[in-house]
Amino acid sequence: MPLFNYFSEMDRKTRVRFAPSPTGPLHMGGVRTALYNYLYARQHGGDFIIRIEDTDSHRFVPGAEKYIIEALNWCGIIPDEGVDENGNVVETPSERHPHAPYRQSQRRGIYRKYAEELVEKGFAYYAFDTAEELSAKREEMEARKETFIYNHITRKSLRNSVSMPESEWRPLLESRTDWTIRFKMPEDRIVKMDDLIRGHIEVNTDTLDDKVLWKRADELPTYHLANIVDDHLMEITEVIRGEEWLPSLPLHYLLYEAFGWQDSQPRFAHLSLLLKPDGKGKLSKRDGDRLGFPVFPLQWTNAEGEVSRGYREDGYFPEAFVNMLAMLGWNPGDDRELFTMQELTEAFSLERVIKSGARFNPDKAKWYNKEYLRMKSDEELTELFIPVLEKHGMKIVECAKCAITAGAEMTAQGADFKNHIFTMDYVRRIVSLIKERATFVADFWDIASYLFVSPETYSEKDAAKFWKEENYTPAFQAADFIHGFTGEFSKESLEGPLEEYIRSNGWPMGKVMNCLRLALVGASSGLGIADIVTIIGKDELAARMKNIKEKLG
RNA sequence: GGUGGGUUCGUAUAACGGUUAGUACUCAAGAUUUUCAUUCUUGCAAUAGGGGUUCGAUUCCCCUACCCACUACCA
Repeated sequence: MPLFNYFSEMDRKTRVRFAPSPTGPLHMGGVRTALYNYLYARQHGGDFIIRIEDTDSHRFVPGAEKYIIEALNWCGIIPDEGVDENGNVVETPSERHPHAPYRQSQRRGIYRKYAEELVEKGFAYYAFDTAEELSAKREEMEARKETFIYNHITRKSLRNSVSMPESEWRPLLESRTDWTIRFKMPEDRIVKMDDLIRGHIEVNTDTLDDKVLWKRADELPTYHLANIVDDHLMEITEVIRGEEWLPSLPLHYLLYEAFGWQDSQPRFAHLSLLLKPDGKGKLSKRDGDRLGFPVFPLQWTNAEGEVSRGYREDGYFPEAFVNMLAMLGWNPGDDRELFTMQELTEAFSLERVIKSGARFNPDKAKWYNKEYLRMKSDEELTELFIPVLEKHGMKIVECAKCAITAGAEMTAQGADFKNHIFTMDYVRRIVSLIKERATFVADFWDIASYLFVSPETYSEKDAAKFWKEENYTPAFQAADFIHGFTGEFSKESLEGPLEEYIRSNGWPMGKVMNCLRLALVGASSGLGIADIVTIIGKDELAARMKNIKEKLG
């Protein structure tokens, strides 16, 4: 049985919005809010709208809006309406009336009349107290361990159109440009609200204050007014936003009521916050720096030149990032953990969103990336690996033939170790063998660099353990055996005979193999010997055996 | 301080009022493998505390504790 359904009978098209403020990079918690909105819209065949809430001119940060749109794009969260990464209006062609512009600073003209309407109806009033006067008052009362609150009691003794006669305030309205319009919070009223996630909530208006709705100085509304007016004008049906807005929900209810918009009032859902992995409090940029993980989807450089890392730049796949985020505070009710965006769209429901705050777990984020990395094709991973290889000075060519005509000395496997030239096929084969060992594509180099460059040094620890005459003498013979192997030079056909050769000579398998590995890798870790030699080829094997002989004797 | 929200293994979470309280991540041990990694198996580990209601409470109610948010002419 539904908790409530005050307009579920109304046949409105689902329209939800994500309304960020361009005051800096989008936090991953913000991405989650956007994601839940997006999933909800998709699931209900509705519209997802991005609205830029830039009503605070003092906190505006250049580039932040572009960053936000780009970050959402990277995540696959594309608006049906709003602004794109170039700042242009996005609107799906439809029979509906247009809702643009989607930037509140460009909508400034429309808010004043709504604010004045509230004053005329007696739901709001003009206030002439300066910010300085009010903060002085606050400090003064705080010193007496009391809390100043602008409400039905204090407003009588403050400077506003309620306490003063019109003959007194009207001239101020004309002459001054620093007044505000405040909401007249009613006295002793219980506001009854419903939240899609939290259920029924009641609050007494006596605990609330007269919020500023409109600022004459900026000719702009504050969040509360702009939000209600725009949600109404844009025909928003559900407001899915962060928990920090729950305390202002009564005001928002009262505003809808004052405007007479209750019938089309959106339903509300307040999402819990993302918490630090350890300790107390909500997840902040500092936690990322301290614990070594990004808190932003994309890298961000602030005005001071300080760089904050991003999931994208850290090598996360957007699908993995989105999947991880979706599961932080929501679950499908069963044991499934891996979801594509499409699957999320089908499975998502606000009813299953968790009420309590979710602690972020960086380990789980890595696990998700690992899972997605293994799901990628060898071809795709090869494409992604190539820039990493090139960064390390490797040159990747389409085919061996064209490289040879250009002067390269390619082996049968497609490698020129001297000139660091390798074919795509060479890389692809390596990728297929190492992808299960990595979390990020960038790990490939650390895991497999020895398949591109000969080891220059040898792990002292491993050498001390394995590089003994009784082990390396057989190892050199085994290398000769491989070199002289006449069968098909593949892992499958070489592996058996090689093992048989070592075993039949009565040599210790592990020690001999690790001596070879030391020569080929530089340490006693890595792929199977048969894999390594059939990748790098006989000549490179011989070169590396010669090299270790010279260096370790 | 006030108001609102929240509380199941370390973390994310599951569990019509009836389960040996499940799963995943992390960690540990073992098996497999020529090493490492993978894989597989096993293990560690939770209903914040106290009262009710009930035959029976993780689940419903109350109190306490703790955590979070809000308490701006910021969003």
